[in-house]
Amino acid sequence: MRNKKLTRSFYVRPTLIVAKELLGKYIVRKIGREKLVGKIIETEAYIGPQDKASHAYEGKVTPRNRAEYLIGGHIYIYLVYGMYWQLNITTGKEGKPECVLIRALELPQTKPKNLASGPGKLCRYLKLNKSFYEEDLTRSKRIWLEDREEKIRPSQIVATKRIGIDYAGPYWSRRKWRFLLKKMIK
DNA sequence: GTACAGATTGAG
DNA sequence: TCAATCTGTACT
Repeated sequence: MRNKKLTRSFYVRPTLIVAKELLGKYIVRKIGREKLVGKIIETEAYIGPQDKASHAYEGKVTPRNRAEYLIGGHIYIYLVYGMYWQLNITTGKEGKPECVLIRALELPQTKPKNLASGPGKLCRYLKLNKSFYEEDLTRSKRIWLEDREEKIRPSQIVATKRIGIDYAGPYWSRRKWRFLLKKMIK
């Protein structure tokens, strides 16, 4: 199997497309000589400034969210609830505040289950923190994404409403911009 | 200096 | 379903 590192052209596309195509891709985190790998099985799209659930709603820029405006392929990471990191990958062109939240990973069978089964947990597992703010996934030596050429059929992708954003009102909270990969039957 | 949000989690 | 939990952010 050939492992291809995802390049800039993958990320610089419409956010909803990238969010769907990230499913089944592998995230690789290198810590010293150890390598942590997980398959992306759940994502969520945030499309500011029109998206009320986005931190960049109405084109707002703060020191916290400025990474969201970077060209696709960068990491936008921030803290929620004072304790959980959220890993986002920017998409689209420079100046477009769009990104994809990585919500869950599937780990190799050698690892305990549910170790990365939520946005906060996967960051804890991958040891991600503020030092990854604005990290470039196409250049970084410690974290990147790989295409292992696993075929994902459209029928395997489930779209549901996004989580935890009811404050954004019914219109935005009902957008089906959360994408999950159905469990493969082995 | 201080109020407060908050894209969660885990227990029930 | 629901509340505990705490630090960075964005105000005064």
